[in-house]
Amino acid sequence: MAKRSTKDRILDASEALFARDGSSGASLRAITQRAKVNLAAVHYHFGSKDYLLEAVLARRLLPLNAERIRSLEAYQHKAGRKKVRLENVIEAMVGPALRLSRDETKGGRIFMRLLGRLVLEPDARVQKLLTGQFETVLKKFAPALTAALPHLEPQDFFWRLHFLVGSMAHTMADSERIRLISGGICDPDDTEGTIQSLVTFLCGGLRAK
Amino acid sequence: MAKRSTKDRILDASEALFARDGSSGASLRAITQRAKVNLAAVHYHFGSKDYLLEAVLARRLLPLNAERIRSLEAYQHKAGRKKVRLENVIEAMVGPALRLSRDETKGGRIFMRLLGRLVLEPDARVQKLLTGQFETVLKKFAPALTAALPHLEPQDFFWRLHFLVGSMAHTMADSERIRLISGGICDPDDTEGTIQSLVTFLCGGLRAK
DNA sequence: AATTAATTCAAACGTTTGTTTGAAACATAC
DNA sequence: GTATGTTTCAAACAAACGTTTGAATTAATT
Repeated sequence: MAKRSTKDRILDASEALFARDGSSGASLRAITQRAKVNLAAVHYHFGSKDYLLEAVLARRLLPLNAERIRSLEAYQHKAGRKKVRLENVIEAMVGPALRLSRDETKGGRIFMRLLGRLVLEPDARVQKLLTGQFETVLKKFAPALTAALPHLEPQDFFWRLHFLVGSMAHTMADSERIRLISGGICDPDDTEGTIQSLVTFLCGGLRAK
Repeated sequence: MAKRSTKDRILDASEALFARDGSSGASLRAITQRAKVNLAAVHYHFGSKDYLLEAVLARRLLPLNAERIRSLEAYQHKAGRKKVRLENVIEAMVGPALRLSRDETKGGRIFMRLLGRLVLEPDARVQKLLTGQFETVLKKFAPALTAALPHLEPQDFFWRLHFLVGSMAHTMADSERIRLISGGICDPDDTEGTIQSLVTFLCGGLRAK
C-alpha cells in the first residue's frame, strides 16, 4: 500500500474530523494524531487552522463544479440548437454533486456533511468561498434554466432554486437518516436511484402550478 | 422595561451564540458575558453546557410541534369526513415552522440557524432529541399524507418527505442568502408569501409524475 | 427579627486549545 | 562527501476552555 503524502493525510483527517466535530470542535491535535503526523506539520504545510479548512474545501469543490459545468455542456451539445430538457439541466446540477457525495474515494458523505455544516457557519472567509462557488455555477446554469422554465416569473424562479438547493444539500449531507425513518425501505446507497427520485421531485416542484 | 430572569437571559444569549458560533465554538464565558450573568450561573441553573443546549432546543421545539399538530387537526376538523387537501397538510407542517423562523420574539432566524447546524451534528444526545421530535410529528401526519398521495409507493413517499424536509430546513435556516442571490427580487421577510411559494413547490414535487 | 433557603459572585482548578520554536532528520544538489 | 534546502520532531508558549468552590448576597419563611 503506497503511503499518502503528509499533506494528503492531513487533508483526509481534517475532512473527517471537521465533518464529525465541526470546524471549531475538531482540534489540531486530534487531526494530526489521526493523520499520524506531527502537530507542527499543519502550520508548516498550511499556515493555520483556518487555511487548512479552506484547503479541505477547495480540494473537492473545484473539481465538482467543473464537472457540473462539463455535464451541462454535454447536454447542450447533444441538444444542438434545441433547448435542453429541464430534467437534464437538473441532472447536470445535482447529479455530479450527489455522485461525489456517494464516492467514498473522494470524501463522499464525509465531505458533504462538512459542507452542510459550513453553509450555516457565518465565518466570513468560508462564506465568501461558498457563495463564490455557487454563483459561478449559477451563472452557467441560469440561461438553460430560464429557457426550460419560461412561464416562471423571476421571483418564483429564485425561490424555487432556493428550495432546490435545500433538498439537494439535505440529501447529500444527511443520507443515513432516511434509512431509519423509512424503516429500511429507502436505500441512500443506491446513488442513481436517489438522483432519479430527486430529479423527478425537483422538476415537479419547479414546474408546479 | 421589565428585566428577564437569569435563566431566560442565559437561554437567549446561548441561542444566539450557539447559532452564530456552533455548540463547541460558543464559550460559556461569551454566553454569560452577553447575558450579563455570572459564569457559574450556567452550572447552577442548567448543570452543564450540554444540558444548557438541550434546554435551548426544548424551549422552542416543544411549542412548535404542538402547534403543527394543532394546525393539522384544525384542517381535519374543517374537512369533516372528507380527506384534507395536500396543500393544507403541507401548510400545517411547514407553516408553523416557517412562522416561528420569522418570529423574532421567539428566536426567529437565530433559532432556526441553530437548528440547521445541529441537524448535522452527530452528538448522540442531540440526535436522539431531534429525531424523537420529528418522529412524533411524522406519526401524526403520516395518515393524512398518504391519504392525500394515494398513488405514491412507500419508497417514493419517504424520499419525497426527505426532500421536503431539506427544502423546509434550508428555507428556515438560511433566509438571507436568497435576497443576495436574487438581487433583491425575493424577500424572505414576506413570511406568508414564502410559505405559499414553498407549499406550491413542495406539492408540485410530491405529486410529480 | 431571626432563620432558612435560593441565588449570585470572584477566584481558582486542571485541561485543552492554536501556535511557535529550534534542533534533528531527510532529501537533493554539487 | 560536503553543502543546501526541505521536512519532521519533541517541547514549550500563552491564552481560553468547562467546571468547581466557598463565601457573600438576596429572598422567603417562620
